[in-house]
Formats: sequence, structure tokens, C-alpha cells
Amino acid sequence: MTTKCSPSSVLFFNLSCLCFKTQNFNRPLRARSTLSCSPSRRLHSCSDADSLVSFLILALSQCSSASHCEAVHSRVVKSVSYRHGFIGDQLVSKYAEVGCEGHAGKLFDEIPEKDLVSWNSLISGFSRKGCLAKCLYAFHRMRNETLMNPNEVTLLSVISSCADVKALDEGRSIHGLSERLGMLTEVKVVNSLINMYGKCAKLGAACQLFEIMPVRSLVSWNSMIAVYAENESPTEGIDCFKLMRRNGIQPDDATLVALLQACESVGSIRLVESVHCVICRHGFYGRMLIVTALLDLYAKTGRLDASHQVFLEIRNPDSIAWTAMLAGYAAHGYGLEAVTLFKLMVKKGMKPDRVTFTHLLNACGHAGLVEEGKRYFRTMFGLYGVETTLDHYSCMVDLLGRSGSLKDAYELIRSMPMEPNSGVWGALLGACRIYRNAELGKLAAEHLINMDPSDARNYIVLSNIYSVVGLWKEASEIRALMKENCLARLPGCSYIEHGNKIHQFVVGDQSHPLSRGIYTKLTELIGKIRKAGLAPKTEFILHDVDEELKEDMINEHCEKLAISFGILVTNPGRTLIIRKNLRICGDCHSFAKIISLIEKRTIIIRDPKRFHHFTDGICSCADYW
DNA sequence: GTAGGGTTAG
Repeated sequence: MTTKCSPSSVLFFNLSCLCFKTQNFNRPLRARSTLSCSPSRRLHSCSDADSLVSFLILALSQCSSASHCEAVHSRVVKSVSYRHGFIGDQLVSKYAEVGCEGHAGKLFDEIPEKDLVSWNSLISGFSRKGCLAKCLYAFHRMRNETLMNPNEVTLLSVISSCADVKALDEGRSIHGLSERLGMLTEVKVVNSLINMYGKCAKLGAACQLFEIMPVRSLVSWNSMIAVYAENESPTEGIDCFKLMRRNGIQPDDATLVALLQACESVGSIRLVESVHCVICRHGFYGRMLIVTALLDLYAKTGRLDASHQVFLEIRNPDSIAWTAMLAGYAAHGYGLEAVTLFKLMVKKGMKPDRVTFTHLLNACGHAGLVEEGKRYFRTMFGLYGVETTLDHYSCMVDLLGRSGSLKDAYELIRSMPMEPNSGVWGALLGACRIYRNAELGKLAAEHLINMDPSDARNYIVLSNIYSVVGLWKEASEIRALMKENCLARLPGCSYIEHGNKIHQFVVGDQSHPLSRGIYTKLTELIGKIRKAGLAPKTEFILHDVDEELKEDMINEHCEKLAISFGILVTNPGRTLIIRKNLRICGDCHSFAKIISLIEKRTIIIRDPKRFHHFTDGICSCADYW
């Protein structure tokens, strides 16, 4: 156990170390800019006050909390003016950075003769903390109270804030201002605007800016590829990458990461493999950022084996890489393996964080490891110093609810120190569906519908809960409400990659060129199942299948069509990987299990939340989902 | 040119 010190003792320890250094080398931080001055000037600049300020600036750079900043602040007040060594500006910036927006604003007001850098300290401080409202307020104040024009730093801070919170209107007006100020010649400003439009789902505006840029930097290309990938245009993103290469531009880390994002949207394993080759060819395989993105991507496209292989090849995986691997196991339903990996990573001295615990709790919940999950939840702060967030509460509500403790799940929500979000209520609603609890289900669904009245899924789940417990009137009222609001269920869709193409199927789909063969194969498979006396369970209503769906349509569900197609066109024994836009229904889940047994095939189905691995008649989720 | 710097993994 290490000795605990208070933050201020750490600061003073640091202060004394720094003091020792500056005394020894007699070269204060700010003197960097005076090194090229004449010797007499340099001597002059090394006054006592200057040394003290340099020393305080260095101390300030190490501050990580309000109390650290306050300690430095009080020294400044006692000994020097805020403008000396511009320390006031830096204090403002630091206060904003550590989350003391109030202190930052108050101190800012005390600074005499504010220049552009003073304003930028305040604006960029808020921007880095993600406080768009404060950032914009400061920006407008600067525009109204002074005659100063924003420079590149100001614009970048404000634009990136707009991007973070997807503030399109503000973003557009800053775009207009940048144009009026003639700042659209600045590559960084335009790159930032491209990113902002991308985050606001305005692909057209981003493309237009990219097209008219007089000079494009590597970041411009990277940003454009990322914008395509994020806006459902992954193939355009990949074309953009090819164009960039044709222009003789060498990719860097960010390029590869953007490219990997594009691959994920396409959902093509072949493409991921080819980017894997690009990564190796360009010597990026040793870069943690990229290999982590790669291992994550393999896991997300269903190739947990390849993902694990990449992980094994990383020389010294950091805690993010460990977490990515753990997340892969969790998503694929391998809860025990995820827990084992967690223990190993702690043993190796890695520090688990907020994200690690989210995936760990998720893994416990999906594997029925209720006691382990509870224990990790209880000890994550005390043992690992990780603060509990909304995501952790969602995982715990899911874990408790899924194991049948609906009351405990609800009590946990009531005991939360913060306002529950849609993830938390969604987890409770999901559990109510499994255990047919109309009372709590109604409560959860009402919260969810209030939060987002346009999300059809919540109405459907509630209506299905009502139907299954026989509350037909309530069920039809919900349906009527949906019609009133013009909401419709998203049609189910399955995708499978074969021969350089992604093949898509909807319920009862007959549009595929091999449609006849697919249906013949499907009939044959159903026949085999019947002959073996393994008729699938018909209880599918528990999972969110539209109750109005005619029963004979079950046999034409898109998952079954995709499986039949896969078996028809691939060699015996080949693993089938299928993607779905909705959760798999219970009937198709049983179908996939039996087919994996009688056809001796591994079938992997990815729904929006997780994977199901079907082998020898068993699913990795152990029917617990 | 003190601020802080466009894209960037779990």
C-alpha cells in the first residue's frame, strides 16, 4: 500500500523539486524566449520576481485540481501582478481546465488590460472542458465588449466546441464569421469546420469545404475520410483514402483509424483484412492506437479469433488495449473469459478505468455472474478509484433485472445519485419484457417515451408486454398511439458477406438472384430439423418481434434466409457470420442452434448489442440474453 | 506567440 498524501502536499513536494531545479540551472521557464536576447537583457529578465513567476508557472502546469490552482493563485496574489509573466491568463486557463469555471470567470474579470490571449485563455479553457454555453458566452462577450477580432486559436476553440455538442446553427454562424474575416484561407480553421459539419451530419457542407480548399493538409484528408465513415458513406471514405494515396500523401495514425471506422460501417471482413495489410505494409503495426482499433474492429465484425491474435501480438498492451480485448469477450458472450482477462490485467499492473468496468459489468450481466458483478460494482471505487457513472448503473440494472431481481433493479435506480438516463430505463424495460412485468414495464417505458417520443422501439416493447400478459386493450392503445405519431417499426434486416459483396435479406425476401435455391435450402433445413425431432420452440414473443407478424412468416425471417444462403454458397464446415439491425428473435435463435449442430457449422450472429456464437447446438449466450 | 493548436484507438 502506498502512503496517501493530500493534494496540497503533492503540490508542495513538486514546488520544492522545481525550486531546486530552477535554482540549479538558473534558467526560468519563460527565459526560453529570452535565450536569443542579448546577455544584458537576459540578466535583466532574471529578476527575482521573474524567477518566482517562472517557478509558479511551472507549478501551475502540474496542477490537476482546484486546490492546486488555489495554492498557486494565493502566492500570485501575495507577490506579483496578474499581468506579470502573463500568469493571470494561465491561471484562468488552468482553472477552466480543472473544472472551476466560476473561478476562471471571476479571476478573468480581475485581470487588468485583457488582450486577445487573455480572452483565448478563457474561451479555450471552456472549450477543452466541453462547456459550449460558457465558451460561446465568453466569445460573444469578447465580440461585444472589445474591438478585437478572433484569431485562429479563438476560432478553433469555438468551432471544436460546436462540433462536440453538435451545435449546427452556432457552427454555421462561426463559419460565416470566419469567411468575413478572411480566415477560410487557414487550413486548420477549414479542417475544424469540416469536422464540425461531419459531427452535425452535414456531409454535403463538409464535402463542399473540402472541395474548395486551396491547400489540403494530411489532416484535411484524414478529417474527410472520418466524416464519410461517420456519415454512412464508408465506401466514399475508402475512395477518398485511395485518392489521397494517388496524390502521393503518406497516411498517418489518424488516417488508419478513420479507415478502420469506414470498414466497420461497411461491415466487411475482407475490407478489414485488407486494411490490416495496409497497416503492416506502412509499418504501423507497432502503433498502439492503431492495433487497438484493429483488434476492436475484428471483434466487432465477428472475428473474435483474429482479434485475440492481434492482442497476443501486441508487445506491451496498455490498459486501453486490454479493455478492448475484454470488451470483445463481453460482446461475444464470453463472460467468464472476460472476468479472467480482467483479473490478469490487474495482476499485470494495468489500471482499469470507467470503460473497463462498463464492459466487465456488462460481461457479468450477460453471463449470469450476478454475485461477481455486484462485488465489482461495490468495490470499483474503493479498490480502483473509478467513479460510478450512468453506464455502470445501466449495466447493474441490466444484471439485476436479467437475473429476475426486478425490484432490486428498480430500487437501484431510485437510489442513484444522478438522474437516470435512457440506458438505465431501457435496461429495466428489457428485464420487464423477459419477466413479463407490466407494472414496472409501463413505468420504464413512460420515462423512455418522455425522453424520446420518436423512438418506436419503446412503444413496441411495452405493447408486447401488455399482449403477453393479456392486457389487449392497453396493447392496442399503445399501437394506436404509435400510429398517431406516425411511428413504424424498423424492418428487420440481415447481412452476410460472400464473394466480395454484402448480401442483404428482409423478411420473406425474394429479390436475391439465388432466391429459389435459398428457399429450397431453407425447406430442406426445416425438413431435417423436423426429421431429427428437433422442432424449434415457437415461443418467440418474449423477444421484440412484432406480435402482428403472421406465424407463417417466422419461417421466412431474414436470419433464416441469410443462414440458408450461407449454407448454399459456402463450403461445408465454413463459419457463417451474419449481421442484424435488430435483436435476433427466439425462434431464429433456436433455429441457428439446431442448424449449427446438424450442419456442423459455427454460426455467428451480431445484433446491435452483442454476438451469438452457435456451435454444436449451443449458443455462447447460454440462452441468457 | 503567454493561449493552444485542426483528424486520432477501448
